[in-house]
Amino acid sequence: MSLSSYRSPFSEQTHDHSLCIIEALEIANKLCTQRGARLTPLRRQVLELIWQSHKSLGAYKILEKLQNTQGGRAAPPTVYRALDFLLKQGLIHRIASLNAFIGCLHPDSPHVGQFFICQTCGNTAELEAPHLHADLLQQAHQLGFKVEKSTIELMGVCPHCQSLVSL
Amino acid sequence: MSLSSYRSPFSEQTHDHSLCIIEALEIANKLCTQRGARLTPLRRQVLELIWQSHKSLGAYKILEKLQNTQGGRAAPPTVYRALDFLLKQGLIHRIASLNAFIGCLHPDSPHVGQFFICQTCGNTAELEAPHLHADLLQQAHQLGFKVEKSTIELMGVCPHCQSLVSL
DNA sequence: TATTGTATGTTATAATATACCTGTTAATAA
DNA sequence: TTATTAACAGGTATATTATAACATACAATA
Repeated sequence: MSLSSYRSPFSEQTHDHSLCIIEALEIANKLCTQRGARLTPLRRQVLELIWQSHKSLGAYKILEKLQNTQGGRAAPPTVYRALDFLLKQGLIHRIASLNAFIGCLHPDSPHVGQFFICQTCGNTAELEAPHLHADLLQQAHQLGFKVEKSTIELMGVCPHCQSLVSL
Repeated sequence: MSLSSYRSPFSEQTHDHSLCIIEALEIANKLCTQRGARLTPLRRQVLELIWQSHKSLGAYKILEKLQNTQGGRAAPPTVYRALDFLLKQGLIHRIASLNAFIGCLHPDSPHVGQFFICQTCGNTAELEAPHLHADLLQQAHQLGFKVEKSTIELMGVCPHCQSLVSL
């Protein structure tokens, strides 16, 4: 169970993003049901807002969007609580270098998020690179270090934006 | 030219940290001279504060320490400007997941910072793992992604703190 | 020493995040 | 059904991190 309709955030023109959103929400529903976690309307709405694109979204942008649909009633803690829940359930990741949040592509399997973030368009691809993580863990092992959480974020320029620059 | 007296931040008991500080400042001096960059007293002082330990230090902690020695005159931009300079010169790194700063172990060679950060004691080891970075770049290449900056931060428990827990 | 660019000082404010307290809702037990 | 409890959400204030904007001082060099 993971996001099959997802192709690449770096070819936004060529994938039907509404499918990403629908799938992400369906998976979220299923996982929360399985786990006895409550995907309340608010939490679901925040998840949906985050999934509007493959760009990461700041907490205050989310707040703004919430207020636009709710009549100005939400406050920062409302957003952060929903984000905390979604993070705990593995439904989103936090991008530390941007203080922003992004939907997780395979929330069902515990994993390490590795991100390629385009500085130009903001689109962000989550990678699965188990051998890379294995390398890191091996390095850690050599140091005697017990890894509990990893942050791997590569900033750069996506292929699409590179092609635009060269025009 | 790199920090030879440095052994491991995870064995703080067994290394003479004053040597780390002295070396770091010497190297900073040399590099700045070579490059025609001005390591002013303020910038030097900030670098020295950061090098007080192998733990990363937040901007406002630095500010506080500056004020203690300057008579309360420094303001946030003072610190951030010094930090910007030190970052540009590669003399320090920013730890994105902690919003904090740490001295660089080999500021003379451009490289990618990879950090092991102990959640218990705060000590942080910078790794050189070129093949790991090469892996990442290869992945990026496959995606057609041009990497410009990378953030690799592993949170966990250092060997020293693990041994304490097991007592 | 006049000029110019770099560095610093100063004030205000933006942007991100959390503490704390209060009320509401949902699930379960009596 | 109602009472009880725990999870959830609202709301206010405030902490923490970072930058904008403008003024002044200093240093290099022409």
